[in-house]
Amino acid sequence: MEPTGPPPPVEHSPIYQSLVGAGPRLRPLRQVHARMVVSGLHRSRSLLTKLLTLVIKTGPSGGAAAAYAGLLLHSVPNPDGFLFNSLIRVSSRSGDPLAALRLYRHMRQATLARCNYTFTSAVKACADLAALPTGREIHCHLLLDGLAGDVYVQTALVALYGKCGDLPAARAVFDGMPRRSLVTWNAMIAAYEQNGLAGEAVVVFRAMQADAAVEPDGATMVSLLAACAHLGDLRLGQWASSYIATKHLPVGAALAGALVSMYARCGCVDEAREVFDGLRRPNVVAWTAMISGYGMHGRGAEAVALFRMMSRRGPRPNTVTFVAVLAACAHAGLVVDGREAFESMQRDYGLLPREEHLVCMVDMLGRAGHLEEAFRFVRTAAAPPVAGAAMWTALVGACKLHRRFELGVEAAERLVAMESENAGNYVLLSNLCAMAGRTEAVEAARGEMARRGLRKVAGYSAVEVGGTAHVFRMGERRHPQAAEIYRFLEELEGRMREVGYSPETATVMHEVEEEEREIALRHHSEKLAVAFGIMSTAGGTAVRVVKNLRICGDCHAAVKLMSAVARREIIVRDKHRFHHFQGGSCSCGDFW
DNA sequence: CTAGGGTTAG
Repeated sequence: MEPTGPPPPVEHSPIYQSLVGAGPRLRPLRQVHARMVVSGLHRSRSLLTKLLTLVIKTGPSGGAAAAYAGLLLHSVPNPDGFLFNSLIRVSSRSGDPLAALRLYRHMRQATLARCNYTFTSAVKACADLAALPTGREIHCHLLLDGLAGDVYVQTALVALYGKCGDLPAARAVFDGMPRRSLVTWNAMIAAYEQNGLAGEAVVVFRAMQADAAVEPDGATMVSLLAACAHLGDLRLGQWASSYIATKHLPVGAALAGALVSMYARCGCVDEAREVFDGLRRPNVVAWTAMISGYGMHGRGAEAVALFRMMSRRGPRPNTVTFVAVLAACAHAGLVVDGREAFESMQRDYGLLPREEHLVCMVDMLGRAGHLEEAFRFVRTAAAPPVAGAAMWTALVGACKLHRRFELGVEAAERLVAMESENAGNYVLLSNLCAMAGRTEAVEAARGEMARRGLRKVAGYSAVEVGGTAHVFRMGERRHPQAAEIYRFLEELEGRMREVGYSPETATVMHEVEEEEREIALRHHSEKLAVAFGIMSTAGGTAVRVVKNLRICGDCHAAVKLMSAVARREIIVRDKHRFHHFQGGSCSCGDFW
């Protein structure tokens, strides 16, 4: 029988129908592929294309789909740009951004036409790799291809530069956009937030609210809540909370974690717990946020209890979880629990301790007064590849706390030797020398610092009252109401000491037996509550305080104070993250 | 027929 007319469309062939029937599922597709090979149809361009698009649709599957799709691509004669675009996308989605970039380069070599789809995926692959030079190169390519005006591409660029920490570049792309989508705004807000510029993130969010073309969604709220958490801005955090409720935004894992973290960091630990308890299956982030929330409010026992619960019937803890647990133990003096967690981390979870875990251990041992053990710990752990400067900084802090100034000088000298270009280390050393009464060494440290042309980076705290920022720099009292404010803070400290709270009592508490510890802690908390009761009347002046939590001598007290302030719905703004964390560049005592 | 944004620590 002679064929009449054009050949029947491939869509009617049984094997094509089998492909469609298989759907975007890898296994069935492979079976149909096998049949194609058997029946000699494995070179059919249209069938292969259909197969490939279906494989791409299967989404991430541990890279299997990407590998398979790559294989198929090579059997398609003259694959077109569309297939490449899809493949680049599926590669980066299945966690192989390097493969995505290889495909992108192959595409250029083969002079296949690139389009906006190509670049959004290629730029995203760079973002996933945090590959700034490659990202810049591709940015150049897309400029040459005349695709720099596409909103999708531009948004991907904002995200890329954000992820790589090049905020000026992110902002330049953002500012150059005549039209911005919801995702663009979200990318810009996230870029600031992820780089420690939470205040800027909020500023951009405000600008976004003025853009009638977009309406904030869940992703906006995730970044906004993170910013609130870092700023201690309970007010705005609560607003975001009710926005989520009003707009019926689905509370997925990311929003849940951000909410728990916001409440915890803003001082509403119990509120955070309520959110946490309302989650159907909290993920590792939510658990970690909750544990750290307890820890930063000195509720170490609850942090440890929650961690134990997590180990029994929660998701697998990760390295961040262990930082939270260890920091909680350090702040609450729970040395036994801290040691146990540190060992469990390696033994039960196969996680190698990173420098931050070691720092927590040193901090914990040091605060608890086990200085010799802390020194031993540092000497054994501080071998390459762990540099250990941060551990020595923690040791210096512990020596100061326990007034072991000679030992502190030793640690600070070590620190200076390790990081001789860090101005903060010289300041630390000279302070320690002064405390140890070694006047000539003070001069030597300052002289060496000057000789190297290093300048002291002044730490500062900022407070915000009614939308105005008030800045307090180390060693200066320029604020017009400085006298009043410092009098208030001194009074606060005095009252706290009066009811028994001081770094020293915290230290004594570390020494009590384990069974007594809980009682001691509870007692301790009651005293604190009294102290804060006093504050709540004195705080009528609505002073808004920010503590430098990282470097100050007594994080525990600072966080307690901060949370008390936050509970009174006072905005606490932590500008600390705007600055370089130069170990010890500002010492304790800026507020008390 | 394909594309861009999100959470946890110190």
